[in-house]
Amino acid sequence: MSDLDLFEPLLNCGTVEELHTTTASIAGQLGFDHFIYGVQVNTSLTRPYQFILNGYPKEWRARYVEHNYQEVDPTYSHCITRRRAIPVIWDSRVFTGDKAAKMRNESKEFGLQCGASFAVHGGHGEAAMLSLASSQDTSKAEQNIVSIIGKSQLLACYLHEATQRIVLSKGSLLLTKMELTLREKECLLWAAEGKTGGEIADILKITERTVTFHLQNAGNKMGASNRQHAIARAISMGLIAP
Amino acid sequence: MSDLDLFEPLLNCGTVEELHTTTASIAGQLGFDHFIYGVQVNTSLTRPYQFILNGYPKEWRARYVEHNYQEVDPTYSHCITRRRAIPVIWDSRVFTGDKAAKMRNESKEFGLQCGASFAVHGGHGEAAMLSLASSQDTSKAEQNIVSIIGKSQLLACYLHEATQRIVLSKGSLLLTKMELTLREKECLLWAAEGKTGGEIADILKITERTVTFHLQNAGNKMGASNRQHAIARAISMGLIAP
DNA sequence: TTTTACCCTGTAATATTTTACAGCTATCTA
DNA sequence: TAGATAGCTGTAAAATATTACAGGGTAAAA
Repeated sequence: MSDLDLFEPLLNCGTVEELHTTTASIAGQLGFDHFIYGVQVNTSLTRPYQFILNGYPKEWRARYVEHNYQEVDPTYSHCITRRRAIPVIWDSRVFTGDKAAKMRNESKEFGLQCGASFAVHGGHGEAAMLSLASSQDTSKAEQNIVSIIGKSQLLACYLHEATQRIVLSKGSLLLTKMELTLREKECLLWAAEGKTGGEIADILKITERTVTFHLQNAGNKMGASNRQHAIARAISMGLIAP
Repeated sequence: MSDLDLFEPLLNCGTVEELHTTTASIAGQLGFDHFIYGVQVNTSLTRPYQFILNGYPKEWRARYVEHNYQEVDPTYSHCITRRRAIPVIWDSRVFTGDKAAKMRNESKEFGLQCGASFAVHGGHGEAAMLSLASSQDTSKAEQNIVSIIGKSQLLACYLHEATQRIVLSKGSLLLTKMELTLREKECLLWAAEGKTGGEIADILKITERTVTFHLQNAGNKMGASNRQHAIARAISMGLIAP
């Protein structure tokens, strides 16, 4: 069975439950006993949306949340906060600092003997991470992690892809038949580049009044309340592009 | 030699030249004769910044650029335009359509017999892809690609990480200096939602003056000339996600 | 021929943003 | 303790954007 066949089932999942069992199965085939996948989308920056697929022992997960370990977890800061692209293998050098070391030691009591964390960043600003752990405390288990680190990273990619389709696409912006005229797009594009109405007028060889007119029409079509809103929507919806 | 030792040299590169030779070496060890890595940052909508590390035959690269094949290349649209997270193996099913098939056939004349493309998306809105190709036209070469697809994906991650450090964090892009504070992001987000300074002030329970202050700081960090520009950049670069 | 879509322009009051000046507090780290 | 960073606030003039009124044209489709 090739690696691709291994991940294929993820692309066929339709529900969160399927996603969970399928991921658990694949992680198991790679030699991992536990997994946890989390994705964060900054829909609201004060309360970012988080989706978590938990394959960790419930007790440990509860403790993690209760003690707000996310704040001190170096794997979280590596993957999500700092948005690094490379994986991090759980190592004593990783868990530096008293709080992090304490957290790591506690996690071992719940069966997370060794493991690694993998980052995936989506093209729409979302940050995700997959942690895979083994309950075996042997050098053989550690060596296994290194030897299949590529497959593990790929699992993170496939899982993220599937999550995006099943979970994250719900709130996506609707690309309806919103059609902007040429002039509207031109004005929006220049406005998005920071040009003022007067400057756009000079560029397009029309009056400032007409620029206002086109931007107003574009805004109305998109339900925008002002120029900034119109620009934000146009970009988000992919209506203006080079 | 473990996989991690294989990629380690990438993290020690200091120049673009080192990056090139190191990547070529690793790709070679994986059995690939050619590679190309490209990253795109939407600092500006009209002129996105592109950095390319070319390990393809120069003649083919020149032809690709000349004929603007980027427009029809399904691997480009998969990785960059659609921002998928999973790799794509070059397959006749991938290169559908006359133009894409024609391009693919031409590429074979330049020694790109089989290969695959890997996407990496950074945490700052940049979209990157790595294509790896073999000049051997055998089923064995194709099987090799599948068997090392995990390592290849990992190479893409490490290469992107190194590029981010060496190229993207310098010059006018300043991705590292582009760290926005929580307040700056909050203000930008609400401004992008069409709120005025006064409205944002009410939402965040601060004065309108302070909202102006944060938006000004955010704009300066991103080199924006006004509020609209700041919003456009923040969205394009994935710094905020409305 | 009428309708429709797109494009263009004017005036003027009002609302909002930009800019330049200035100063405050709190926290963390070297 | 000093410095850096983040957050917060004030005033006031000047520049821009928004809004509501008004009007004009062309070209293609119904």
